[in-house]
Amino acid sequence: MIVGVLVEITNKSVDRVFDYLVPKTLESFVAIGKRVEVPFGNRTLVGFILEIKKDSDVANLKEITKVLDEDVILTKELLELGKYLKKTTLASLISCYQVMLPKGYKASIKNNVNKKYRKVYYLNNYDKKLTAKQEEVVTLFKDKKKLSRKELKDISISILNTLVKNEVLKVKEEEVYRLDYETREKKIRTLTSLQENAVNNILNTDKTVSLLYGVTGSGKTEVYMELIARYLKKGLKSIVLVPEISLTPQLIKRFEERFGNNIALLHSALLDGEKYDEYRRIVKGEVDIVIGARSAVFAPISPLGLIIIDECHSDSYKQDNNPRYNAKEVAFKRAFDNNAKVVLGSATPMLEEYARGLKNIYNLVSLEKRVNGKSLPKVELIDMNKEVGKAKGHFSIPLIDKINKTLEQGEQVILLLNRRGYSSFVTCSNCGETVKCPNCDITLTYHKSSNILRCHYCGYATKYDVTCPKCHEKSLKDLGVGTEKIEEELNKLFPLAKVLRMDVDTTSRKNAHKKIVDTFARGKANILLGTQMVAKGLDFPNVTLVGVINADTSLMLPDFRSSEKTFALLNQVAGRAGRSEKEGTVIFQTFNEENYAIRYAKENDYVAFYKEEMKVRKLMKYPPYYYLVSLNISSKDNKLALIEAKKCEKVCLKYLNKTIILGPSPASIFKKQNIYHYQLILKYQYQDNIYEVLEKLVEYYATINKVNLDVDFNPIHL
DNA sequence: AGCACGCCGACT
DNA sequence: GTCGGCGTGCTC
Repeated sequence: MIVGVLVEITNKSVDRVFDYLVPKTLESFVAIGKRVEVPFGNRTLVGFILEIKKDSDVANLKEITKVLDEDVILTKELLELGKYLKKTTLASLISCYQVMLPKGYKASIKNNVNKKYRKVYYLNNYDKKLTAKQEEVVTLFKDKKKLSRKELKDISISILNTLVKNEVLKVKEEEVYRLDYETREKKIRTLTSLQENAVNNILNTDKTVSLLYGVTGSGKTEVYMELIARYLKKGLKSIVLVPEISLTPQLIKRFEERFGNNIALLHSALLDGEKYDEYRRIVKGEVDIVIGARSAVFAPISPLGLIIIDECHSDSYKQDNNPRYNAKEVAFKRAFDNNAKVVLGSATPMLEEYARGLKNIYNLVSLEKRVNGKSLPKVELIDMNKEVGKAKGHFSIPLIDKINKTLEQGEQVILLLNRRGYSSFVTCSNCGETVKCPNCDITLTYHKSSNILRCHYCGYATKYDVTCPKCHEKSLKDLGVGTEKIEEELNKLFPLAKVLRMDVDTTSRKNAHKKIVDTFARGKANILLGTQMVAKGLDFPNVTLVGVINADTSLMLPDFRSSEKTFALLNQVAGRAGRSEKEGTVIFQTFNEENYAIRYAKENDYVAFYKEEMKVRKLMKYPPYYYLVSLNISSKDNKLALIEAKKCEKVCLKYLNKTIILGPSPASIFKKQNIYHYQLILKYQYQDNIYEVLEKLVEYYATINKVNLDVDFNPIHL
């Protein structure tokens, strides 16, 4: 017996099947989709069995040394999905398989994630006389078949050992899951008639994809849960995708209240071992619902009935390194193959999605009222140009007044500033030099609490010193603003208020995020200040004021989606106010009062924004009117990178005759970790051969060591 | 990816 | 002479 094995190395030159002999003793354990240990060159690797065959063209085959799995890891569907990913992203096949699996299930020789075992004791029939202590142990078994060591923790181990030796007890090692699954009381809320209609509409459509367009607070989560319950009744399982950032304890709690332990959670806050256990529950068919971020779309549940993608406009569904897949497209593919349905949910869908809704490619379902019957909170725009000289730090007088009033009423405030750190850059007031990362072409951000300048791209850090690295005058000044500086200003302006800061820097430790949210929810703080994280999925009834310090930050990014992103962010954060009985107020501070993204966000008018932005997209030949591909050509050698980028341009010009080709130009981050990047942008409406042509290019650069070509289909940002 | 192999310069 | 630089090629 011979097996074709795809080994763990992520390199184009070995991204193919290698044949191995299977020793007679292992033959019965071998199956397609299992992992095996194989000799490869002079080392030992792990790979997936992709083929089983009788003979091979290779003369001297080596033998596999171990079969690592009892159960198949790459199921038939996952094997197919991997091939689909390779075809649509042009990434290596092995990386496509690895990306679908949690750490403990990947092919990897250094894999320290494992099953956890626990000693479990069983009571045998016995006829021995027991000592008093032993008798005590036996009585503990009166209505239990087995007891774990934990349940017997008050009993000395030597007593147990003696009982085992005398065959009164039998001991076994049993697998356990690391997470506790306390059963909760189930709560089912009744749906409003609007929610009920949405559910029925989605169940009855013959379209594969439904777009649930629902304003913030309209109760999309209840609709999701009801849909899942209805599918469960039919014996069909569901996957729920949420952006990592909104995979909050609040959301999880609501699902657990409804479905108890019938859920597996896959998110980054879990330890490797915990994630492994959750995945194993899925593999064993012990759960009907999977909730997780992007990669949960690959969860091997069967039969699959429904995939829900919450906050479907979120860019987190696109993976930003290889394989650059989009979980939404994978969901469509899986739904199509399994005759299942996809529900996209958002208050601010991507333009592509809403356009397809209007064109009736997706079934468009609207939820336009909040469940509490309240209208959406009023938004007030503050023109910061008029506040110059009056404002205190970054706070306008009206915002300060509103915060004071809110605090006096014992209510809570959420403040958004979409930039972490203390200041966004450090400039010399003498020579004008801006301090940049030595490895990347990026300004360094000042973090005051640690007195460090940090590169947000590569993590480079250096001590902050007022001496300019160029002119050596002591005249460096920090400009721009981050959450850290706002926190400082808040403490000065509102000395009595307790402020919580939530950004990457305060939430990197495990459970830090949950702690902050809990503290705020319990009313132990008055103001929650943070980056985008405060905008998503949080539900605090006592929050009546939402303030955006600078509504323009995301507008200034050199990205064709910057308006869309600004609108979505402002809309979302505004939705955090007034979620219960109390009316909410929202304040946006801006220097661009006339900008349409900000104006329509103030009016909470998605449709008007959509129409306006569609005009821009049409004019500029951007999605949804055109497809985009971004080619990134990089090398340690700047000149070589440019030469090769021009070569790519020539190939595209020759073979892609219906495509607009822009560039090559230096990429948005020209130098990153000492590697130079050039970019080509392709825009097209119909270009049948684009995958073929680009695949050839990728294959060519796979053989060239010094240059790398990275292709990104339908990039989220340019 | 990693590692051997091999072909050039500069050291006890 | 030989130690070690890293460019090239191979792994069933």
